[in-house]
Amino acid sequence: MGTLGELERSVMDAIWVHDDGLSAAELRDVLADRDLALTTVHTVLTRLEKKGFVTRDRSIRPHRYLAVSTREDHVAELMTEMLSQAPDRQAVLARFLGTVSEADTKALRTLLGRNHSTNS
Amino acid sequence: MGTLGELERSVMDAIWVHDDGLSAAELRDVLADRDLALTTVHTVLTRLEKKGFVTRDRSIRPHRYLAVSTREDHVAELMTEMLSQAPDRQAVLARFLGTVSEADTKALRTLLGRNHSTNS
DNA sequence: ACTGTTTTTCTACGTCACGTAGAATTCTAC
DNA sequence: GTAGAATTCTACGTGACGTAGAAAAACAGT
Repeated sequence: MGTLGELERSVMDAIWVHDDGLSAAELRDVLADRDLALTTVHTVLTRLEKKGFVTRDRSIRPHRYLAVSTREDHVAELMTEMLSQAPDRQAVLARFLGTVSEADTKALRTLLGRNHSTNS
Repeated sequence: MGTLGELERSVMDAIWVHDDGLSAAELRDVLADRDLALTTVHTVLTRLEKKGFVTRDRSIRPHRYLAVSTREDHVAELMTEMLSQAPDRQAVLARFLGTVSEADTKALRTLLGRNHSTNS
């Protein structure tokens, strides 16, 4: 229930960059390379709203669309979702660390270092 | 290009469990709860082969289907793929660690501890 | 309040992936 | 070489998604 299509992803990318929200028309302009009809953008936004990825401010006239969660949270959630697909989580994490860059492992070490005691 | 449908995932799960490979008929039996026609299983297997998830041994008569990579490798790859969707990888990793279980962070610490120097 | 314009919603169609499987073809063992 | 088993070919239904026109609703100005 958390899949995004090609255009949907592009729209989310645009919304994620503009933290203060966008109108449908502004979005169409941001995605000008696609040359989309305004109604197309509306349809996609409505679907993204139904999927829970965006909210819209209906109090102002050109409705403004806002991301429900940050891209980072979204991606982190996806990663957790993927991880849960395998019974042997540790084995997956091992493979994961094997493919990830040095910078990433370094970041992980730092992050883990700061957090030895209570979780949540 | 790495998406799996519902049935495709079930088939892969079965194949991943049976490390020595399976025939289409055996697979149909493993997935007996679905009550699938044998040809259905064949179709799915052919598609999975085309997608690069399974290989088949054509030298023996009931062809045997084998997973190309382990489930762990697959999931790890998915995680990396997800991670790459965000520009700020560190931020994602931070959120990721926040949602993951204590056991997982512990495993990560251990795995990272052993590997301080060169990352092959 | 009426009308033209802007904004939003409704409805719809094409395509593609996937679940599903019958029909046709190819193998193999007698 | 023929029957039964196995594989491949072909196809249809469905649902998601890209796409957008038509209809409806809201608004602004007079």
